[in-house]
Amino acid sequence: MIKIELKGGVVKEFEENITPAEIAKSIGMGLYKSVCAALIDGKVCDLRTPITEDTKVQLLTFDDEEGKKAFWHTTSHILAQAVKRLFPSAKFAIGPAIDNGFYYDFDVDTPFSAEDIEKIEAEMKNIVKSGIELERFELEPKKAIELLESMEEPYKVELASEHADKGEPISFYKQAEFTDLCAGPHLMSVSPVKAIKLTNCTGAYWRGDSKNHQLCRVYGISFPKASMLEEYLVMQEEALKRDHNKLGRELELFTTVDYIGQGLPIMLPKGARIIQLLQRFVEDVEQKNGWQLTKTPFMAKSDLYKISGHWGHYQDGMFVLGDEEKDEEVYALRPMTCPFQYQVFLNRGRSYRDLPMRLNETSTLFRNEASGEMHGLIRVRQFTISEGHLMCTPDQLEGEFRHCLELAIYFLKTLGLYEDVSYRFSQWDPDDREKYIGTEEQWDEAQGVMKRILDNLEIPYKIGIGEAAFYGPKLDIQIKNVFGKEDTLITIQVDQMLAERFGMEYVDKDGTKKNPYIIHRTSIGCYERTLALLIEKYAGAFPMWLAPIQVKILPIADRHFEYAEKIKNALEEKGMRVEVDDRSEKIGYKIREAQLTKVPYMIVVGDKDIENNTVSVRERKEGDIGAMSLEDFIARAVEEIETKVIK
RNA sequence: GCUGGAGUAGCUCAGUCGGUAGAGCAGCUGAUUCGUAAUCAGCAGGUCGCGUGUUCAAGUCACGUCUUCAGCUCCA
Repeated sequence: MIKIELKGGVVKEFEENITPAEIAKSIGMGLYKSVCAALIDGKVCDLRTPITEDTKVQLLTFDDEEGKKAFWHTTSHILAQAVKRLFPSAKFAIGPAIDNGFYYDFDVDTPFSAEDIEKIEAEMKNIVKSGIELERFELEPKKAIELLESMEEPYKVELASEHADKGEPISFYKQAEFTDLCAGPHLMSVSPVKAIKLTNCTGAYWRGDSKNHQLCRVYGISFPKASMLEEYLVMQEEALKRDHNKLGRELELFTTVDYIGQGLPIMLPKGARIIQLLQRFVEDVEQKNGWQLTKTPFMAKSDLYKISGHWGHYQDGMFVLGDEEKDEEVYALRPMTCPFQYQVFLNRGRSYRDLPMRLNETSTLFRNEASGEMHGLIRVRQFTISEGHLMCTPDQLEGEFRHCLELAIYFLKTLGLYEDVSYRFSQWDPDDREKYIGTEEQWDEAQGVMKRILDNLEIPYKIGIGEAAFYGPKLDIQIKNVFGKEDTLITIQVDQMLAERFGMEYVDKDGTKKNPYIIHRTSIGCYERTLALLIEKYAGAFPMWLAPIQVKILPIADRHFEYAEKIKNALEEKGMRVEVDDRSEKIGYKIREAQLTKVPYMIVVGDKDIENNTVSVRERKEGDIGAMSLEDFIARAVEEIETKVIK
């Protein structure tokens, strides 16, 4: 007998080799039916894992993150089984659970059509109805590879071969006629997968490498209850209504023009206003925090980029003007500000007394992104970033890094995005040396310094191998858009290579010359992308301090225009952005239109207001909040603007 | 760049088998002067993304190209 500690510290005795599935059954059939996986001594395990010693077991259901993953992973096997039945020649690659569902990659002659997907989904539902039990078995690596070869699954053979060296047995899962190489964990049977929806079918490269063959990836999601799927689909639909690319155009913040080109949005007056407000705010705060503004050129001769390494490592991403073969001088638009801002440091000899030197710039950059990569305002070819470079001594590095991070967090909090971000420590990939400059020792040192800083600051980060810049590791502050796709909003990077390349030195206290550490950082990221995320965050209803129009005055009849103008002037005197709707329309119509533009405040004025010397205020979310004196409204509005309150 | 969608009025969309393009909203004009989410009537609006081809005839078929959406790769 062994002792197993269950939920709530309850300890029960079981026969040796009992499995989590059997434990669940012993507690109740309801739990047995809903259990998806188990944590044994804190490790995620399959329900069929025999337990051999006293330990802690936590049973995971669909409500647990890892339970969901097992549920979705099993659904991906059902998908594969259905595909095998309908398209016997399909070859199978991988089919994991992801944050929001699952996918499976297939090698097929022609990608699945919408009709194919419908048929596959119908077959999946048949499989679920049949209630097939899943069986797990293990084979020695050699036998495993033989089996996969006999199944004519070249991708699976490749995967199994990589595991073979470890000498561990390789696990498979079998459900009726379908067997798949898989580490698990999985459900006991297909039955609990009551609601399935295949959501998308796209191309995806084998092993994520664009040099490899492109496979057909089918995405889907599943739930134990039909109502949960419905709820999910409604939520998705709601989320897509916030899509900045749609809303931003509807609210007349930006547009694009075919013959201008991809990734080159036109900021319309309202969008340009918001960006202007953000820029002024950022530049002012940076100035207060000891940053010195610079203005550097948008382009340079190729010579500059050869020193920085961009020419060798980033040329595909640059807009190059001229041809090295033919022209005496070749220029390129800048993809990054670094080598330009370094010239400020290099302007004269520097000593430790000049450090830290914090240089910021509202910097327009140009990157020749591949045509399929552009997306609304999130991924564009010309963008303006709150860029900055900070030169410091080794003992200033941690404090200055903290300063940069705190500044970024201050901006995130002010904009209301702080709760939505996650951190990624982006490191180099030692197996992909061509992508990076510097030696292994330099990378180890830079990453070691950065790790120490992050750990000291207790930043909860994920590690991203191969995500570093070509010159150094980064702390990327990540955010997801309405589609769940993650992008970098803010980045803070430690660089000890470019200073050497550019001959940047300072004279230290002891009279010796040293290369400074450089921190590359942005405080709020690039304005286009940040605006995109703000549109999605607020569904276009911006905090008042950022609203392009803050107050809309709605006179009830033409005879109230004069009073409306008077109020407008009073508000404008306080620096507010105000419009009067002086069309001969009914008040309901004017309110509807004002609401649709998401203006924070509407002021309705009519006979009563003139008589009582008041304004009738309507807030965009609360609705009519009644009549008040103009002074009271101004006090309320000014307070909201100055404190940058987010409603 | 790759895979798969899409492109018809400013916007949302309809357009059957290839037979000279249609609605709602927005716009303009007029009437209405109204108290918290759509007043009524009229008018105007289109080289069907662009190009080439097939055809007596192309929004519709074929090819090319541009833009755009999702995903992959890439990335602030």
